[in-house]
Amino acid sequence: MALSTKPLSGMRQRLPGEFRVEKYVTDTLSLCSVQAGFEEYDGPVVEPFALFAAKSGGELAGKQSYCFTDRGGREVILRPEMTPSLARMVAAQGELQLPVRWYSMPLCYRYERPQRGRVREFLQYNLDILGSESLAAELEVILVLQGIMNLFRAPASIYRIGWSSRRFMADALARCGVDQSTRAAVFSAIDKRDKMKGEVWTELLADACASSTIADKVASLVSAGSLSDPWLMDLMQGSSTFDEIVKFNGLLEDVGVTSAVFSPGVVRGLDYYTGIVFELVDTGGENNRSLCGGGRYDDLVGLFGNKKISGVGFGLGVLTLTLFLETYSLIPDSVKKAAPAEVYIAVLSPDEIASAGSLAIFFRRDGIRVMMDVSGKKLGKQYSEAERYGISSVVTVGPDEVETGLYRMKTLSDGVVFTGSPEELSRRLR
RNA sequence: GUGGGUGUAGUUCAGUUGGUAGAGCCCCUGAUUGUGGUUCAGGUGGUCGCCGGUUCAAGCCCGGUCACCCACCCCA
Repeated sequence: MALSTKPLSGMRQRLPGEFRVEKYVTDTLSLCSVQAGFEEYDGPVVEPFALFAAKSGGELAGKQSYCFTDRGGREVILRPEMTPSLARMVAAQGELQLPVRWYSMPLCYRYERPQRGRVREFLQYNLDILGSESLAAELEVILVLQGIMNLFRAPASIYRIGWSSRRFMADALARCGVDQSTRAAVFSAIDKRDKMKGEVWTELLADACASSTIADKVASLVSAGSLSDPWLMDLMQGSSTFDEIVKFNGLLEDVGVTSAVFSPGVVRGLDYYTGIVFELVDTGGENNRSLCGGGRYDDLVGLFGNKKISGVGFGLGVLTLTLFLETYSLIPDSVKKAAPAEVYIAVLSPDEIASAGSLAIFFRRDGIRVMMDVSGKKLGKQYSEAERYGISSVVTVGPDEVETGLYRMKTLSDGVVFTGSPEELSRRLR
């Protein structure tokens, strides 16, 4: 019985053309990180199940995970996200100079049904600062995020960075009369607002609040468009959590990050966020999921001992970002159609293979990317091969060339033929 | 886990009330035996997802099953 030609559902497999696009995206992300002084790290793909059970959130660690018992009887999991591993790595380093600014491009795994922008094995770019409690850390990571969008030439009109604060929302909800016991349900209801019709959502919210008067207040809170809203200022009088988001809003304005807007409806799913939270969404509606989610987590590093180290960072889906970029034609043609070489060496007959190889070595030493024919087909087919690859020049090696040391190089775009020694050809190619 | 859609050549798809399987593109060969693109002539390639049922006869009808896609849940 023949084996299936398909990979397991949702697992990555990249043909060169697809891989080139993904590489362009990840290279750009790395560049933005490095420009902001972030250093790359990596962690294990297989982790103890308990690492995620504690703080990641019920579904992520439970239903949506690849977990199994290994041969030593340990409950293990293929990491569904990176941040807990990062927290452990930082907690384990006794002499680490804080704060640290690290980034990573891990493969992560979630067992869910694949759909557009959601697969089971995916790259998730992560960028974090640990060991700083200053709002400057939040600002810095959002600046990197903004820098990423700028480098991809995404105009501000097609995306938005919505942000809020868990601390603030907990405080504000309490002031609205939401009981602590129903807070989680209310958060969950708030999170769903944009996905539902108005009346349905109102009903859901009233359900979660167990009171329509409280629900009305929560609805007003979530729809507050600005921090200077009189109703909001009245509600939050004397609140330090409100002061914090006003201060952060001021920082964003002063730096000129106009794509970041205060959005009380932003809650984020992961349980470990405690302070500022944010997400980046496509405003065009073509990709209705968030491309990126992040925030501050105060208690994650503390899980590994007595150290209290606060962190702030975000995860960004390479696949979701790529779909976003493709939707708006932001992947350059030069990436999509990149040729694998500058020159193709056509070999007339098996007698010239060694000479062609020597010529290839010569060009490669000069830093020129050279593809030597290995098909053994007729000369015309070799030219077609070069054409298919998008290679711009073809040098033919036959008995005449080997004897005289002069080679003919044809530029495929205009058909012009140049004849010369390897040195002359090389100079022309550079 | 829930709901909807689609499975026919490498690929994109057509296929009439059930009557022996089709097109474009791609690929291969030649015209052009040392030079690509355009053109022309020819050619390869399908257990119609799989299993069963109805029928003289099934790509088409019925039942089941699997796979993929989309949406929900959740999230990158």
